[in-house]
Amino acid sequence: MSDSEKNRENTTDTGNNSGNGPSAPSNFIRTIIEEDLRSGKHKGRVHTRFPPEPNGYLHIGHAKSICLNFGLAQEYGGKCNLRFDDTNPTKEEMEYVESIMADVKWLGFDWEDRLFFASDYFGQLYDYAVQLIKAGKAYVDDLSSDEIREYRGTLTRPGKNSPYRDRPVEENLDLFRRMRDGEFPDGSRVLRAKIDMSSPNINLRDPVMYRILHATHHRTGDKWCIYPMYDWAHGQSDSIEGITHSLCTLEFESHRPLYDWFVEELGIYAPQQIEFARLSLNYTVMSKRKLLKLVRDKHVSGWDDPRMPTLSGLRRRGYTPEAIRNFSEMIGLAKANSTVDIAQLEYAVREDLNKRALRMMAVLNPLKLVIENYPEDKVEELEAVNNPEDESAGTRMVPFSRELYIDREDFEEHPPKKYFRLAPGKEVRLKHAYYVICTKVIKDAAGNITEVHCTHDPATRGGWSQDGRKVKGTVQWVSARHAVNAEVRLYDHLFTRANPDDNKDGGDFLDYLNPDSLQVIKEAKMEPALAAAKTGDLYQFLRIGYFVPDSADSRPDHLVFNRTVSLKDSWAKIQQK
RNA sequence: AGGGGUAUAGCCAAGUGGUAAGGCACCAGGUUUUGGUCCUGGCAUUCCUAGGUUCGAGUCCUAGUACCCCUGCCA
Repeated sequence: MSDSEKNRENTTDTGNNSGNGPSAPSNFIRTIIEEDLRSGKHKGRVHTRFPPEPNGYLHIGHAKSICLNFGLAQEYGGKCNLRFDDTNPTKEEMEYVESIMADVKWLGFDWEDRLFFASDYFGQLYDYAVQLIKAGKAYVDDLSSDEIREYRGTLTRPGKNSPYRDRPVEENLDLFRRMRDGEFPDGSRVLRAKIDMSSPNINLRDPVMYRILHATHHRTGDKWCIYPMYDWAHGQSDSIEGITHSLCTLEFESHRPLYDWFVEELGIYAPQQIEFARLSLNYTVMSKRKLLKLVRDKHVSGWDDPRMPTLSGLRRRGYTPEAIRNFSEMIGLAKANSTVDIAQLEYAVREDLNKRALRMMAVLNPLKLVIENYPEDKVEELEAVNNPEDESAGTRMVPFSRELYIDREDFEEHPPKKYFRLAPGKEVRLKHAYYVICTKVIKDAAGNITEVHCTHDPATRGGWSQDGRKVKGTVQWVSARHAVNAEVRLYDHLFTRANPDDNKDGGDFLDYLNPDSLQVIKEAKMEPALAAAKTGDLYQFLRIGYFVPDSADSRPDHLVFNRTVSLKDSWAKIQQK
């Protein structure tokens, strides 16, 4: 008691020894691992695994599991395997295997030489099955799938035994071998565990271990025509790999007694399964089935559409591995079903990008600004800081001239209260350049503002005044003559509802797709330095948000930027009041 | 007439009988050549409900309630 308290304190101190950083938050799995380490349960080993099925792309929910499994192994000096649960050849593809490996690597984790496939164990699993048959613990059933369902009973009524349940061992052995040898058509027979048809836990009512599937597997080809069910393959795969802590999501909790039964009957090493709640995020969907539908029905451009919660989508959007890892630590871990606010994810990426992104000036919605007292042919190169949060990022030169673009939102002919951007007679600072006072507004026949004129104060070069006078507003600008054009893609939540799965009023998640989730700006104006932008560069467009070149569509002669996330905007908040 | 889980603030989440951590969001101020960042302060007399045990209960006991998962030859 006092011993365990002391240990807890030590752990906390260790996690917090930087002095000011947040200590690694405790969670129930760390507690279990530490207890196991203390009691010597697995001889001090910590060996986890991340076991995806290659039937889709990884999403942010998987990232939580990846960070958990690899992170815990790292933290406790253990190992983490990458293992594909490829037991269903009808749904799995090599494309998914490759994307999953790329995503795990990108997230920053390394399985070293421990890349495994459940299909590596098909032979061993077959032998295990024979072992159970010989022990009278498994049998070949000729019932159809409909009949098996009927015989299974219901949640409140026990099932009844299959008429084939008591076949002699020799017959089972013969039939099972012939199943493997391809003598029977799909669906004609299965191998079932002989447990208890009246168990209150339905997973124990003689679960199917093998089904006949004359399908080509992406790794084993046509070698097999019987394939193990997940429930039969998973626990033994963990056992074979010597996994100490097998972490999975809540829905497998009631399957655990089955996994335990298998390893017990087989007499093999028993890993310890621990279940945790999967991640849900609001304003998006996380099920692979739904993500697949969005892709197949072209509601998005693909698995890597920047609006998708997939890792490939987030990567293309400009999210960093650091941000995602930090997010996953931030949200904690528990067994209660919960939905994390997407604002928390956005916070995580802003926090990372604030430290790293180079500040640049860009104008999304250009309005011409003419400086009347600045010579027509003069060009100045003004020095600009690349990142005020990181002195080592250095500075760059930005060209300044008589005709500039500013954002239309930064000018108001009739400014509301507390507006401190440009307005007639008002003075603002052009970032890194000069103070300017608005002198004139030019409109077209329809009354639209086409141009704003101003005068600059040459004594404020660099954006400082000698006389100590203050300006409230600072706006970014781009020299018209030097500007580079670019396409900009602004993203919003993919769904209009916090919970798109909420179909209480009869809707389908597709009914809540946000029609404005993508807004394209064809001709934004940017400072010349951005012409060299390439995939992987991280930018902050001053006062707008964080942006990255689109990895698929951006070219030197046609720049395309994705908005990762906007900057926080307290002015927008004030306006709403 | 089943089994397995979970309930702590608007959203996550610590807490393991000694008097409710932390983060996000929100609110109020300060700094600022980004209405960004940063800094300071505020934000649960109460932990699903009702009883009980105890000097002391979010933690223990009893009885309820709500929600999630399980009736694929999916994972």
